[in-house]
Amino acid sequence: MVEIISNEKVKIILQAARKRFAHYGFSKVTMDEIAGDVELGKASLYYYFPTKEELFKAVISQEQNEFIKRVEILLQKPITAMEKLKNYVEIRLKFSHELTNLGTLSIHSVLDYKSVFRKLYEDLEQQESNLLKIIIDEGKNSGEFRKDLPDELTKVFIHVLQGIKLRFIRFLKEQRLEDENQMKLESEMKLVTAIIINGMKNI
Amino acid sequence: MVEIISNEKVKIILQAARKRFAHYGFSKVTMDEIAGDVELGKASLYYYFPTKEELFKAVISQEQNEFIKRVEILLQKPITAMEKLKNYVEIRLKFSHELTNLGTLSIHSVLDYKSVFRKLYEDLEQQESNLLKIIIDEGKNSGEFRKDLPDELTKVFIHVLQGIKLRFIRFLKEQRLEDENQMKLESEMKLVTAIIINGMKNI
DNA sequence: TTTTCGACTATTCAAGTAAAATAGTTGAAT
DNA sequence: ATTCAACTATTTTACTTGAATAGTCGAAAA
Repeated sequence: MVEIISNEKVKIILQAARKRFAHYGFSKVTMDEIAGDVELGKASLYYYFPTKEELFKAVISQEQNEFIKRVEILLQKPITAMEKLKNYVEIRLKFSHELTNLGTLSIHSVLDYKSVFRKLYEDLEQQESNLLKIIIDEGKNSGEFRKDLPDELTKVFIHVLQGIKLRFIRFLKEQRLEDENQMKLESEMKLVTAIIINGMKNI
Repeated sequence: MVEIISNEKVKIILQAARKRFAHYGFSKVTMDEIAGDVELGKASLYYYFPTKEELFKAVISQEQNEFIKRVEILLQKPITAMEKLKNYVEIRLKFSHELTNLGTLSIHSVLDYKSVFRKLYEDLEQQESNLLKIIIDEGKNSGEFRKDLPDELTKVFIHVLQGIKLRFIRFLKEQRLEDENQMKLESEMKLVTAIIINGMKNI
């Protein structure tokens, strides 16, 4: 019972932190602000999270889980591997637009020195790589994809998507891409994906 | 006669500037240093180039011409469009490794506020896009490539390559990628290119 | 026992500033 | 036409200082 109440508090704090971080970014958010949002003293926040970084990591972790969960549902669907891959990119686009904290991780990991971002991003990249491997292997087994595609391809594919995104980050001051660029980004990613899928086809 | 001597001086200055910029980057090089290299007073440099930016632009322009010239030779070769495209990426890799100033332009255009870099990079991107269009159109006409590939693809293809490169720029302090990463970069680009070419094939 | 917080300390950050470095100019000499 | 010493104007850097913020602690409330 006590545990449940405690967990509720954690959830509320996470929710507040998530909003703040998404809007202003890690460094522009103070622990006092988050504490104020949930009507607690700052010291109380430190009862639940040992550091600001840990709180941020928890936020990322939560978003990452939502994303992974969504992809795992996709993996269960009775559709072709090619459709799954296409679908994967669409989900990825949608989530990186909505889950701002997760979505900007790749940018921060490149531009920021803080190793927090890098570590978190590397973890995300690894998880994505694993999920992609499942899809690609499935396609190889079903005969949809060429059998000689190297495992390396999963990481490269992610790099391509991340890379396209990075190309759209001009003035990184804004935490979010403007609609026009978001649309261009989406269309570039979809076009590349379509061609890459085509290129992966087994004859 | 006087013109020729004058042009020689310009060439010598460009050569010195090119080395310096390649090694230390635009902002870390002083006009005094370049002047010292060519055994002139700084004021004399300003006789040939009105500003430091103009000197840098001239360096870029020179490297860009070398690159374009090399690609134009490629375009004349009696090989398939697919081979040309593959070759194009190889030349691009080689040149962006050797012509450091040109090679780091894309990075600076993303990370730097200076609009010089952006303008120069946009010009380079446009030129590359035009060259790629020639190759792709050739492939369409010869029946190698699908006829429904959109023109947009040229820019997207460049973005993919640039994007992969950006992904490898971790600590941008160093002006040049270490060998290990350069090799990874090359292998990623080649893999993606191979698959994209495959995906562009006309059935 | 678990949770909260006021009041504290230790770090980090931002704004300001003075000195140094550097871009760019000028006018005279070659 | 070309060069440069000596200049000015601008930018960068290194440093300082006050304020903001992360994180701690011990006592009180639930």
